[in-house]
Amino acid sequence: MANDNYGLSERKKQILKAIVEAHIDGGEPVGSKYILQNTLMSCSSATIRNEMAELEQMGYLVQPHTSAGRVPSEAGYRFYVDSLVEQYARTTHEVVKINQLLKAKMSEIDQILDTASRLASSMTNYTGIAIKPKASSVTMQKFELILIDSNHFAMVMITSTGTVKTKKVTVTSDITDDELQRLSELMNVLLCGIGADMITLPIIMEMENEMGDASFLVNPAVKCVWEVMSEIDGGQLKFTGLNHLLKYPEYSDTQQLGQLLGTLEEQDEILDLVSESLEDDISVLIGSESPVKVMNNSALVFKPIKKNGRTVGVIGVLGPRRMNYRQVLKTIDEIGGSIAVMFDEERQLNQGKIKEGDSDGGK
Amino acid sequence: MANDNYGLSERKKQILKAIVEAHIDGGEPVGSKYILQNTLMSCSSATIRNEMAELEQMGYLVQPHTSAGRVPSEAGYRFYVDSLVEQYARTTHEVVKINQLLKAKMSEIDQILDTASRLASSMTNYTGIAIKPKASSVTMQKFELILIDSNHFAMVMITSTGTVKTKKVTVTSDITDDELQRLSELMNVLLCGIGADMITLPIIMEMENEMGDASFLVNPAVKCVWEVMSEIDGGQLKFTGLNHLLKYPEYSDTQQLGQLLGTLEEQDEILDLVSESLEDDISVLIGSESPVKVMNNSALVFKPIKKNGRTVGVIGVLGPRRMNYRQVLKTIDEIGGSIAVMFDEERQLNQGKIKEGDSDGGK
DNA sequence: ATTAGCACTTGGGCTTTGTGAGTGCTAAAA
DNA sequence: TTTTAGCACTCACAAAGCCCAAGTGCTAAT
Repeated sequence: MANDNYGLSERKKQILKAIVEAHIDGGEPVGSKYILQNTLMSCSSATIRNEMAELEQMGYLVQPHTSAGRVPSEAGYRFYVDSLVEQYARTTHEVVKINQLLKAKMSEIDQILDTASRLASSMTNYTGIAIKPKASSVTMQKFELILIDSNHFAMVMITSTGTVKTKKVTVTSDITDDELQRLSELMNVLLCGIGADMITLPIIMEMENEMGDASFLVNPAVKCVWEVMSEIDGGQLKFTGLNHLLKYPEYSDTQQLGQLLGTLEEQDEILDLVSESLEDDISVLIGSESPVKVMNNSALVFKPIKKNGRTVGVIGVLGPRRMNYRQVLKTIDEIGGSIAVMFDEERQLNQGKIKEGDSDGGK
Repeated sequence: MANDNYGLSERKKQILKAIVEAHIDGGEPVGSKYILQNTLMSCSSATIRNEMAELEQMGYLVQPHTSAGRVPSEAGYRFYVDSLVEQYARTTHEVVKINQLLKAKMSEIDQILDTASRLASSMTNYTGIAIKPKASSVTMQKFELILIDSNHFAMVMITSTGTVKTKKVTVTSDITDDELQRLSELMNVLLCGIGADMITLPIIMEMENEMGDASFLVNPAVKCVWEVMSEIDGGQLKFTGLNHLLKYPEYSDTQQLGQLLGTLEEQDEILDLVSESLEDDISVLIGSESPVKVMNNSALVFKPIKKNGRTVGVIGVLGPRRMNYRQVLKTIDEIGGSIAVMFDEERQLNQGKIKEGDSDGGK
């Protein structure tokens, strides 16, 4: 993974890098002459041609057709990115801006992710993505039921991760505050701390028993809990700045673009894709490294957002394979970093509390 | 509005209709010969040509260039749609399917709209839209505060429309259940039934006064209420099935498509557009009838969703100007109808309750 | 090992030409 | 007066041909 030296001479590396970068902001095949002019190479175009021929043989470059310049192959990009990941340094001048924007909108994780993806999109000019990964095991921490009117009540659930979810429940018979209170207590005893798959018939029957006359409340309530749990488990995917894609000629093939958009809307494939290849730090997924055929000339850069060690979301960027990796990597890392800092501040706050409480001898 | 006879002879109408329909599913200019073959006209192509020339002069047809077939102009579509609106009949066989799908997902209005737009998109093969219009005046009906841990609490708000909103609030100092209870009571007294613009400094100061030691809770709480209120007021716009657009050649101009996507993501323009031209029943907005330049070769069909007389959302479809109006109108109407029925059932339920309660002499 | 020079390849942009669909008009038929 | 047949005319679009620039690979000289 961290192996950056594939046995390429320094000059080859230099040339490869130059080609990738040139192609990133031209979009067209790049020739030997161009490289000579735009880098400080101390050799002739012929030499570069020779090197390029070798690089092609090694699989890092591709010729669209004889007598065109070279284009980086997937392996070429991969090499470039890998060596880049170790290089790029966090530059701090933009961090302030990010922080401000994020703080203003901070609260629920959903919102943070959304803002972050928007931010990523506008800063990089590619399409931003925000993902809430499939969480395999949410449990409930606390229930609270609130009467709205005689046949509606609101159910507030606080999950193990601290997220708050609300649902409005409609029932056909009248309910009283008292009944609701009993149901609430019951749920807090029986349904807290267990996963969606643990809500079995015996539990439901016990609840109905306990509720006696008001047993008609149990079914809708439990169904609602179950819905919310699977909803949270489900994973979610959002895009921002789709229009950016259109700017790049690789997406001018309407046919293919349509397919891509379709895939994006399906969500599932992308979701799996990202969930699977999720590492601790920034990941770059180039072209057909992904099993999704449509993504062939695209690349996906993403980074998990962690909170107290748990991955609570993923933010990233989707763009053409020839995207400006340097900039994108930097941006995603910065945004991710800013969010981490935010979380950290919050945690320190909590820890401070706890310590304080400790030395005070408890509340 | 309901004037369907613009002084066109029966034959002209027939020809116009044939042209519109032919163009809808061909996408290309249609000529006199084609019409002759695909309709049961008892005249020659020459006659049709003459009629077409007249129709063109009257503004219903347009010639992309000399010696190409005719294409319906905006007015042509408008005529077609207007005469169609009075014709199309609700066919009921698909309604069942719609109902099932909607019922399964029914609960919050947001979800209903979302599902409806998805449904519209997949049934028509155009892009579905769901809009929550800007609601100028929400008020709160009830507050409930729930302690999560010593510096987080959840704030549950029930709005005047019955929607439930939740926010997690973080504060820097410790809070007790007792303090929270007091705050809750205070908010229920002071903040219920007033709009976002009525939350003024005097009120906040009074609250801080009443809370005494725990006045630090007031600011975050009020800010949170305010946020939710403006969020609800804001209006929202969601698209589904964008990929469908790509299927139609009018969107193959990448340049323009990009602009369109951009506009869609801005939301505001479209939101205003729809809000302004919102009538009680289905509306059709064709091309430059809208002030948004980008929409020139597009059309928007939408219908408000009402609940107890209030417009709570809009669903519709966005597609090329030459969309299949007959099908789209039918579909949107059906979906809208199904939702209305759902709401109605719910209302009848409530009314039944009330009556029952009445005859019982109240609880 | 590098370089200069040259012959060779090839896609894209340019004009040219041909073709077919479709029109408008006129004169004859109904 | 309305409809029809016939014909000349107009264009967009596709195919064909042509030229050019960019870029390569190879060879021979440095």
